[in-house]
Amino acid sequence: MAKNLKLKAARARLDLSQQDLADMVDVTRQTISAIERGDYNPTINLCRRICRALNVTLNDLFWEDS
Amino acid sequence: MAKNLKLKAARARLDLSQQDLADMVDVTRQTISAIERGDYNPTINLCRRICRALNVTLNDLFWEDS
DNA sequence: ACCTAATGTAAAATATATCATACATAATGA
DNA sequence: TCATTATGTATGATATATTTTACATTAGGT
Repeated sequence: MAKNLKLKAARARLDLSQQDLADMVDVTRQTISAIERGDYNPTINLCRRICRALNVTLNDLFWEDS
Repeated sequence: MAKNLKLKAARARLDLSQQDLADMVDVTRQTISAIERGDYNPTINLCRRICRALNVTLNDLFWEDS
């Protein structure tokens, strides 16, 4: 899986560190890092939690570029 | 996790059985069943494959009702 | 330059998603 | 009605997602 730059940008837009976001969605900072780098294939529930925390939808962060 | 009726409906719209869809996305029929029933928390990659097979987006099947 | 914060990365342990197999129940069409 | 198809469900095995811990590197601010 490729780097998820949309996730990184959405996080940056809210000026959150990976640790901040990790705390918000109840995972480790390393997990957020691994998702952004494309190293992890996260579950849908985690993806949803991330989207809610960042005020975006699944399509914004995890669907194909339009 | 609750039943995913949107997934079931999208599948029905194309007149596909769970087995048909399972074959298309390379999982077992039981996995599709479990996802529809809300018993499984699928990975984002599988969710994407399902959406592509059914010609819908992630938001259509896995995001909150709008 | 320097120090701290932020991020990357690895590896073993742990948790959880999925498979394989089997059986049960419901639905459908002739 | 009956036979077949479709779906539900369970359980142990297997595969994979995540955590934990530690260290390395990069980034940013003073």
